[in-house]
Amino acid sequence: MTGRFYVTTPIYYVNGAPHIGHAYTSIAADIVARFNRLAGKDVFFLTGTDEHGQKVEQAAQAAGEEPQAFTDRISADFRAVADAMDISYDDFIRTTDPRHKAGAQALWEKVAANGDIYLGAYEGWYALRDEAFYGEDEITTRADGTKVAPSGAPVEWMREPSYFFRLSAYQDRLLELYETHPEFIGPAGRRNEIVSFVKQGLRDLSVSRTSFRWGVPVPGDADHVMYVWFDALANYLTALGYPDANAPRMAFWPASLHMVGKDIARFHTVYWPAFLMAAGIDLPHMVFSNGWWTVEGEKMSKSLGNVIDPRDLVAEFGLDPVRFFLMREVPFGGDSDVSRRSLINRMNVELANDLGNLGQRTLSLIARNCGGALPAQAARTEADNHLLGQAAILPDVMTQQIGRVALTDALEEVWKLIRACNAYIDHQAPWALKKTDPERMAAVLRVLADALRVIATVLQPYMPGSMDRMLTQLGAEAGERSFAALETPLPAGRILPKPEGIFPRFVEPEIGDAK
RNA sequence: GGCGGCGUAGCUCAGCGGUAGAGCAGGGGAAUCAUAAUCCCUUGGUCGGCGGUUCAAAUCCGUCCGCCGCUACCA
Repeated sequence: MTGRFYVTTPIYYVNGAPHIGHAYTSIAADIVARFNRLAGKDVFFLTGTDEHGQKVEQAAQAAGEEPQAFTDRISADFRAVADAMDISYDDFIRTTDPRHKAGAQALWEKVAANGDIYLGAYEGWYALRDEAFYGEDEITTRADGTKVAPSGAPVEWMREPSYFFRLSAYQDRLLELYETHPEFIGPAGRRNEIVSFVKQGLRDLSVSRTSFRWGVPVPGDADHVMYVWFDALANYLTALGYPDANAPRMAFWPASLHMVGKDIARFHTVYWPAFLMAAGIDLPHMVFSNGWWTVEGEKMSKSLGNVIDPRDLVAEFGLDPVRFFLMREVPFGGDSDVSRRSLINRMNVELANDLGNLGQRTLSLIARNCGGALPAQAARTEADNHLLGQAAILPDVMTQQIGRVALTDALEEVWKLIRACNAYIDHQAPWALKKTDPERMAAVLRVLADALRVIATVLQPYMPGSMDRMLTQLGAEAGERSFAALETPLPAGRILPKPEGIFPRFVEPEIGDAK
């Protein structure tokens, strides 16, 4: 069951510093990428940064830097976070890359050639002071009749020449897409919102600006630069070498999965497929949007000063516990809260107690009673078969769940097996068999080692570093860690390294005041 | 305002027509291989309120209350 799999994160806007939300989306995409590699797929995993627009231009100015120098710096910071979180991306695209600019322009020309881009005028309430347009609902009228933006800046009705994309022409085709491919938008709740949005009727979309220069020039009209979405969304194609149909990476198109934050779900499920239809390009298979994180019950915001840099969490708790926590805490797709208490609790209960301790007790029994070598498989009891049967179907069960991006549910399946292993070892009591029936003891420990191997194998995408260590301790060599390799038992007698704890309990360094 | 979702044990949630479930937290017990970890048993809910359909409703319908999401150019 091989094949290609192309998964993307959003390209992150370099307007602000990377925070836990960015890391969350990237980790989710990383898990899907790693899981598909384990399943034998040829995977291409893309991440990157979105670097154009007026806000960046202004932020650079505020920082006293040239836009390019500014974006170089912030983009590098996003890349550093991706590396710190062990995101296994194959390429990092920047919208300031020459390859991207050329590709975005090619896409524009293709859509224009199809007759879906025309010159018009963008109108709206404009605040000169903010250099920004505001929506009707954001404008308040003062007692003296003047209209002002939320910032308090006076606004006036402005017209700016702009190219438009004929989005209105795609309403029916988009609805048909949602109808015939319900899996295109995930999770399901998000799909309902998008469908009702499109049913309300679509207006043409302004896709260029003349009010700032920091962007991709519109082909054939140097007065305009592309406005955010046409530029940004194109990255998923330009990274593959578009418009060169013969570029080796183009074989990965169409994308299997665009992982996005819920704030940009609409752009990926309405604008993007419409652009692609206009360009005669195949559509991605799925756009899955995740929710927001709150911190200790409060919304993350600069003004509250509670914005979390994921690197700080990693520094204190370690990378894999953080990756695990973010995927485990709540059903993927919804909003959730990160708090010290919940993080430490997950870490100690599920990683240290359930999984870490299971590995440690099993491996130290083998080390002490089996000469430190992997025991042979032996005749199995009903209990053995039950446990191993549960383990054997785990990769398939998880494949189903990862396929619908049910990343939390997939983890729950693993933990069912871990709990079953803890019950099994207690009921079998190999430490007692040691005196009464050493052969059976060895058989029991081998059953546990085999179950643990499955557990560690399927958890690799979630916790690559820790599971690498666990597999090493279980005697699984580099070529013995894929789903396919699970078909072949490890040879009996293989010498195992000395067991070492993988998930230490987290103890608060100091007694702090609760809450 | 319109559309949609949610409201089930102290907490986070699953169940979505047939005598209320899981994990965590709480209580009791067992064991002692292990990271004082584990295992077994257990307390606990009139499934938001009120009506209706049905032999039977967390589960379907109506209504009310309370939260939340979406409602286009803001990532």
